[in-house]
Amino acid sequence: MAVDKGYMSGSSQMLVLNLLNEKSYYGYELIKTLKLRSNDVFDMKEGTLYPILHKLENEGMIHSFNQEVSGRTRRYYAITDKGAKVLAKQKEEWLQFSGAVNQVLTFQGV
Amino acid sequence: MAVDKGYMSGSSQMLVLNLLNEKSYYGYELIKTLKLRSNDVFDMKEGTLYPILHKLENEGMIHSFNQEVSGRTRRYYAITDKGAKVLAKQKEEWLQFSGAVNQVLTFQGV
DNA sequence: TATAATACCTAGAGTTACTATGTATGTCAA
DNA sequence: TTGACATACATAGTAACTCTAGGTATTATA
Repeated sequence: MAVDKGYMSGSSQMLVLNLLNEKSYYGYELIKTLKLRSNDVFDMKEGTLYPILHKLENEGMIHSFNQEVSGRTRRYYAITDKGAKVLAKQKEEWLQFSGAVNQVLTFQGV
Repeated sequence: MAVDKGYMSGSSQMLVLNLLNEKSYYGYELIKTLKLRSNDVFDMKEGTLYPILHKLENEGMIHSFNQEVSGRTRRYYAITDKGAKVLAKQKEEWLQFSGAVNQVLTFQGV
């Protein structure tokens, strides 16, 4: 992680769900895509991602299926309706939170 | 907290330091000011704030002094040069992190 | 005078991300 | 063909952080 890991807290789930909202991804692909799209700011570890995926699946936010690709079995994850709804809410919360931080940081005068 | 506590992680220190970069505050005042300036998005608990203040003081980022105000002793905290430098760095990291999140969230096409 | 607000503090629980480690397969260069 | 690296999934244990819950005490207000 290029930034302090503390910042990641709470956002990881949202970022994963957001990618899965586009299309199905397998775990390793999620990590690579996050890194690419964030210009190397995010470098999520496998020890972080897989527990998140399992938790999201347990909660019915995503579902998974195996697929054979060039002789290798990959486990793909796809978002559910419930997951899409939760994602929308998390995005709202993120905007509210980041807006509040910026408001405190840039506060001038009374 | 109006937003999920996960989001707060890592930002609390920065927010506290940022307020102390303006003037000296006492603990209770920091909580009230954060709440006010964030339009109630932040409602930091005392069990969160005081450990942060003690940690920051241990690390030499802030220093404290008692002051008698209307018959009541308040403990004020002031930022140090070291604290100001760390704050500047944390703000940079925040911008990088929040920018990366927004980049992932608003990504369109390849 | 009772209640709320102010003001400080700590212990313990829960959540989350990380490091470290294990397993196994595919690809590519020497 | 063999060794190194990337790919791919997974778990256990650690560290960091915030919260809840509790304690103590003073001041303001109804």
